[in-house]
Amino acid sequence: MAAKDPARQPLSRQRILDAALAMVDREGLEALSMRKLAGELHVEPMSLYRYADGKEGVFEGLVELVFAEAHAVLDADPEGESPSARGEIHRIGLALYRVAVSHPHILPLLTGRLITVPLARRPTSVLRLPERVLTRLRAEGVDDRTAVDTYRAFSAWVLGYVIVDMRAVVDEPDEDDPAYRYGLHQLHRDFPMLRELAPILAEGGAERQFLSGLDALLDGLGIP
Amino acid sequence: MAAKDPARQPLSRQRILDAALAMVDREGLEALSMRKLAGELHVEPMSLYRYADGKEGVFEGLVELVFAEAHAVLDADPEGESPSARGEIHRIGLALYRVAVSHPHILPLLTGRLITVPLARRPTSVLRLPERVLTRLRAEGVDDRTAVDTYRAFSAWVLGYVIVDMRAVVDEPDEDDPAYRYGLHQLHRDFPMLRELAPILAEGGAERQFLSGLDALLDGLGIP
DNA sequence: ATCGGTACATTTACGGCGTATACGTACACA
DNA sequence: TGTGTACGTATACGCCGTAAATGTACCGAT
Repeated sequence: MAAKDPARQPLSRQRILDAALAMVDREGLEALSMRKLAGELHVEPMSLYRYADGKEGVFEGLVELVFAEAHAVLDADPEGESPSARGEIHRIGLALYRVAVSHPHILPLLTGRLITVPLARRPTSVLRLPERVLTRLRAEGVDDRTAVDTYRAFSAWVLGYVIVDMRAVVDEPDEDDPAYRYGLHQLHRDFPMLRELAPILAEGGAERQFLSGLDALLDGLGIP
Repeated sequence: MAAKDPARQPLSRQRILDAALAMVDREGLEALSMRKLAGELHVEPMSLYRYADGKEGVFEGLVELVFAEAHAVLDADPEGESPSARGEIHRIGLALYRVAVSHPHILPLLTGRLITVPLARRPTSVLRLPERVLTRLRAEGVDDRTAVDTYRAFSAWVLGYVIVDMRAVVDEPDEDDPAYRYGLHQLHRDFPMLRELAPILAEGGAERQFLSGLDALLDGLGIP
């Protein structure tokens, strides 16, 4: 029916994923629907399927995109790889931390997919990460098993810290909601310690704490 | 139209949540729908709404349930609280670890909600956790700020480690899928380190590694 | 000039979903 | 006998993901 508008650029996987990421950053994961996504690109929903293998494919693309962002930062770093393995791990961890903080809504995607997707099915940009870390560790003379243990600890820490640190612990929503007021009241009554430390909790962590935890883990594993 | 069957027990929040958790454990989070849930309870979908404030309410209930499970383990422990703060934190961490491992599919729920739900809105069973840890730390003479930092590191580690450790890294899906075979091939070509260490990666972590990472973090924070 | 082929996008349709609203049914207690 | 209250149902709406069939425009070969 409607004739194709020749003025607009053609659709592409990249354009779709960019729009999707923007949408998720703006409105959250739940808000992403193929139909709205298509609408934003001024296209009919089914057009997306030529490039994106369904919604699952879009999700996969989002993960890919975010990891690629981290690698871009790492690859572009002027000082290049740090001299020590520890320095390099700091650099990688920090890059991941920052990327995750700038796309908080994709986190559930990561936690869901780590359980599900087998190694050989993960996007290249995701696989580059362990390759990078493991290679660096082994180059430093770390033995195989310790290298793997270190990578596991590294990724657990990065992921966990980002999740925990991601939100303000004490928001200020519509105070009129009775459920909220009740919750607050209960909080003060039944959880005195939580109430007392709430201001400190609310401050959130920071890169410094992220790094010192990482260091503690590396120390524990005997990484130089 | 259909007369009520007087033989069956009445619906309840508990019964709904139990069925929902069973369903999620069995088929994953995505598979949970109000309609199927109702079907399993031999009830019309809308009946659930009397007890569960919508699907979001069911999700919240699931989180609540899983945390309650952990607290049940902790409260029932015959030896009671451990003498040292560190021992107690081990005990709590291990309980959480085990509960999470036995309900892997709810993890995305946790990561999603931590970002979203303000403190005063969280279920009691969730709030008991920080209260427990913080209280113990302060009783040991740990200062406020360090206590908070420790709790943050603790929860990040538990959450992150569980997520990373949760799945086998190398599954054996339908090998005939060309995409999978290609992935495998690419894996061998572009990620030599990953390929070489894959067997070790596949072994997964264990409680021992979980605990030693936790210890490393506690050491780093100067917890006795 | 015409003819296929191919790359791109749309149209239509189906079944499932969450849930607002209105309605029944059974029982307690007056 | 009547009336409120607790519990469950019926109906309906709008949104969702996507399979299958259908255009539409442009290509190089005839």
